[in-house]
Amino acid sequence: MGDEAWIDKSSVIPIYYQLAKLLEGQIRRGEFQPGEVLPTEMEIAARFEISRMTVRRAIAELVSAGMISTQQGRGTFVARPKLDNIVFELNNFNEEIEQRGLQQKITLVQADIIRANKLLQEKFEIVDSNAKFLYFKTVLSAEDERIACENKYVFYTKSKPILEKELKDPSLPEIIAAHSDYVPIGAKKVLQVSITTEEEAVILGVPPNTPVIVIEQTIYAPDRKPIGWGRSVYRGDRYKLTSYDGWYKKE
Amino acid sequence: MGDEAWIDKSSVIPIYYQLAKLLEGQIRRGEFQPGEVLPTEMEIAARFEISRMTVRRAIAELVSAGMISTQQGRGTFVARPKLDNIVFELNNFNEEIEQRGLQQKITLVQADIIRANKLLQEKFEIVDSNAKFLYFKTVLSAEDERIACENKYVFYTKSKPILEKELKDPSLPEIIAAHSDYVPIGAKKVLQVSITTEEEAVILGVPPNTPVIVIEQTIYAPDRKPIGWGRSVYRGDRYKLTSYDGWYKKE
DNA sequence: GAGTGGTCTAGACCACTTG
DNA sequence: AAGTGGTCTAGACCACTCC
Repeated sequence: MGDEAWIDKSSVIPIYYQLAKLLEGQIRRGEFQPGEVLPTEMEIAARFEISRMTVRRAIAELVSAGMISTQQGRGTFVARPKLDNIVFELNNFNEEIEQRGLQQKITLVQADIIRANKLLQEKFEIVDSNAKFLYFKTVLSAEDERIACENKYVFYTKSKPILEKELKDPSLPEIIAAHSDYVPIGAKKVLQVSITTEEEAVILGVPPNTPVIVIEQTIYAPDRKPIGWGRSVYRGDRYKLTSYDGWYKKE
Repeated sequence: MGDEAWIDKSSVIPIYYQLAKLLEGQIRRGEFQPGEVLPTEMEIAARFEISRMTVRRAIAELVSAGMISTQQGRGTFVARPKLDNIVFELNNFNEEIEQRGLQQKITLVQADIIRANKLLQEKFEIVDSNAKFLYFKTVLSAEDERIACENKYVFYTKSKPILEKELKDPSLPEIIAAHSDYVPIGAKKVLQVSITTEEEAVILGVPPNTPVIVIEQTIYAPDRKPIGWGRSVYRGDRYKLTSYDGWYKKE
């Protein structure tokens, strides 16, 4: 009742945003406990002298943030954080190292145009053994230590020159956009654990049978045909995936 | 101009939803290419004889789906799918097996109340060596093969009886909700690659030095104090994480 | 039947981009 | 200056829940 919290209608900050942050703060501070019901939309609208649609916009923000949930005919409730699901997200695995402030280097070992072999025929779901592919082999280093190696193949339809920029950090979707007539529209990635092959052990400079993270990725065109495939091997003792869930502040 | 597509205003399906699906289909079919501009909100509203706010609601759906983006003063554009970031999501790692239709069994090896040791003092950021913890040790099997083992610790504040349900599948957040006065509000998970310890090799019935996936998770209370910690070891040759990105149909 | 959230409208003003 | 998306309003009707 005697709350002090208010909203500045003349501010450049949208009202719905102010209200969302206000409610978020109240929930974080425990003024509303998980499972409790929030004031009705009409009450909030009257309380702050704003339109109900604006209140709904603020509520929608918190719903999509997973902090509250609505039930038609019943009310709006503070949610319990769902902590069971794990979400590992890495915007470009390689950038992780950079963000840690380490010196990173990408070395292009090989860049060729090759014909289909048995592996590529399988991965690209084709039978034509004359199909051509762009092939990139790179090694990633951090602090003068080799920590990952990558092999990437792109279905080759355009005869465009290879740009220097691509040699520096050949991201599969980027190469495809430049060297294929297809629009990349989907990706499948599989993370597995393995131990190094002999070749990989030599490249990474580690003993045989060292545990590694293997990520295979396939890029698909709108017709679901694979247009790019890659296999990346990361030293298991140098990489880890971290995931934060729940109501942590994101700022 | 001469499009046939229309919207059924008398349908029980909301107009904004119909419109969103309609636009989504047009984008998927390539009638609007990535980078192209969509009709303005006013045009769409006039075309379907609906309110601009309803159009905006439909557009908001597609924006949050990552299919389009808006720019104030410029227009609404078809987005290019972002395929560079990898998102591995697993709603309860253990359920994965079930969904594959395999016979799964969770065996509770040990359930105790224990005092803090050095490991727990570190993980729970405490110095009090008298603090008590609930301890669960479980082994997961599929098709009569042991594939994972888990150790879970919960800060013990309530003296509630342990329910049978918890013994079946002791999910860390669930145990905490039942046996602690804290409300779990955040979680941190770290995925790493390793090879089995001697003990783990025996438990899982694999040769020494088998590659495994190790996931450590910490559950936090609102005051950022750890209230639960667990370490799960999964056989590397039986688990993999798969991630789908882009504009795949989700239905 | 009263109260809740869900949808939709018609119109207003604004901030921003472009010519 | 014209056109775009961004915000906000006041009111309406609906589907649903609960008493």
